[in-house]
Amino acid sequence: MTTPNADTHAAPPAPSDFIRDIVAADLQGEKYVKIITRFPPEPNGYLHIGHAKSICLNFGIAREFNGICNLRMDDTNPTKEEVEYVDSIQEDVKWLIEGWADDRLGLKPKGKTPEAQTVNGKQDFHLPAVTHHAPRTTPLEPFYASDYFDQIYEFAVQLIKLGRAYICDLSPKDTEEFRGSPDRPGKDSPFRNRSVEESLDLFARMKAGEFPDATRTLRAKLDMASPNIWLRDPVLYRIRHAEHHHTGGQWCIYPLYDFAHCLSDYIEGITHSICTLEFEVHRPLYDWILESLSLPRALPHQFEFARLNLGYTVMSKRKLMQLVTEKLVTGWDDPRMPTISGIRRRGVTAGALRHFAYHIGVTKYNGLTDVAVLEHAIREDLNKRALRRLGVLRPIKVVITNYPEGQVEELDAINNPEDPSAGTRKLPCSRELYIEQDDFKEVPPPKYFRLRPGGEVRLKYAYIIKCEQVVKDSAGQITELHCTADLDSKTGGATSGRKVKGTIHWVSAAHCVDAEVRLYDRLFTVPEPDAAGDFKQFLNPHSLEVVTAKLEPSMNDAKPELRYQFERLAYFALDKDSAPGRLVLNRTITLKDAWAKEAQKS
RNA sequence: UGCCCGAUAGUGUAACGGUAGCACAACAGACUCUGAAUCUGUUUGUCAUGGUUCAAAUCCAUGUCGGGCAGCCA
Repeated sequence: MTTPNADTHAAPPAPSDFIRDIVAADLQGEKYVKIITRFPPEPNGYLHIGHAKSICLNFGIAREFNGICNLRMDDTNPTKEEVEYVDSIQEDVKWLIEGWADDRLGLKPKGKTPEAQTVNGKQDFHLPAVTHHAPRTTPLEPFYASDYFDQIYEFAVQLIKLGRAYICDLSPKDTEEFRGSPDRPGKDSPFRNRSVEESLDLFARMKAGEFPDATRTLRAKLDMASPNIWLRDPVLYRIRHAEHHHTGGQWCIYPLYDFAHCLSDYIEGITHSICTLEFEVHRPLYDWILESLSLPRALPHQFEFARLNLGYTVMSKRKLMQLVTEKLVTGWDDPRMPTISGIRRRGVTAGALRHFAYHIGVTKYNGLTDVAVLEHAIREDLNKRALRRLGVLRPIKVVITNYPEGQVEELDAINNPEDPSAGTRKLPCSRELYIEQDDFKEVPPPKYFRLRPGGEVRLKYAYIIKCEQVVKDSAGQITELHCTADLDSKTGGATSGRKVKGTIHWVSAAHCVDAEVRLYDRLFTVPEPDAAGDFKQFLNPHSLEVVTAKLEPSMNDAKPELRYQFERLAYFALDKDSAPGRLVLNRTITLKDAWAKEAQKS
């Protein structure tokens, strides 16, 4: 048995997509000598499965082309970002790439900021990555866009000197007004032709904290009549007297995404800056800023792909945040959440997530991925690695009347038919057992081949039993079943070859252990909860059901790093709420259930 | 009614001017001491109309439909 995070499967054939084609061509054409991508989340929430797609793309490219992928906090908005998110992001990325691309992870020595250097007579700033294999004396940390505030400020000053940026005194409302609309050109700001000297002075005073929030901005000087909104003198810097999670009270002006991102990419030596489709219209601005500064090193280029949309869930951080703050789920890592931490807690392995990412591909088409693809990837992975166990979720007692009272047998059970090296274990059997309520029907529906009055069924690894009597209480509820066993039919016994259509799971009443089992289902009842109206009205009221299950005694040794399949039911993993003597298990995903489908037909 | 991007079975994705393939889903069957897994088979597709070409999913034109863009968010 390998740990869940190890990539036990042969690595899938290197996928091909339009971005990898570009990277390959750029390498072939010697446009770059080393490929450097980056994963740049904003620490304003937890990472979700959509980020997982991006991580797999960026780190996947790094590992396939012998490059590096930098982890960078895109933290230019102090009012929305928190260290809790910085920490969770690091944990989630680490978990997802471990054993797969962790040697491609680009970090930097703790506290290090870009070095000023002169290249070809030009001023330059550079902060190359180190990977965790490199010899080092200081600990490593992710990159932070906020570590470049000094350099970004310098670049802004250069832009002003070039006459390509100016300080604008328009209010936020007027700025919006002057911008026009997609089908109506904007108007020049009255401050557009302010002198370089005045802008320089004002910018320095903005930095010095002389002006209140939102009273002035630094703007690029492009074209207020551009059909592309983002070229209508976009704001580059704003005033925000706010504490920043990483730079503290050092700054009161903060660069905006468009200005900070391209420069951060450049400073780190990124070659391929891969982002989602909505940034496509920003690309001309990305290029304009970098080209305006006549920088001495090779410039990064931006490429866009379609973000992941997955059925029966929501993906926006805003909505996920809402679920958390309104306590509709227990937290960001609630096993029903599409967050990486939630998915992990649910019991899904990193390998399964990576295979999912591999299967969905990378394109510019904005579609909706069927959850069945995710579910298939999870089952495929868990089928190979999960230890088989017998466990009864909703017990009904069975007494084997012809089984000697007080006798206990230890039966051999196979741990994983997909992996003989997983070995076997002992399973205690005795006179009184529990079976699943679903496995007995007093009035069986058509094609039902489990236990019924007078009918026979095999107990997995044990005997063939026959239901002789249904015992009910005064209310007519079934309390137990009295059965007789064919005592020669035990696995390996004289009549063990007898054909009985059904085989069911069971546990010995005297030996089983109780466990809290959390049965998770889809969080939403419709494929597109956020298509129209309030997504919360589609919350699945049955997304969590908690039962006290009866498990075979070997589950006392359950380990958090292992995965379990309760035969005929589902895959499970230990929850972090478990403690010695208290088993708490999460249902990761059910087994496919052909009977449920059949039963639904009638 | 501005600009940008996209469109291939139900869903997602490949084919890079030369036989439309794959995965998931669905359906049918085989096997089964897990109604799982595995195996076999089946159904279903190039948005439309023109053009270029011996040959078009692919190139061109026009249209249709879908997505994105008007934060001092990212």
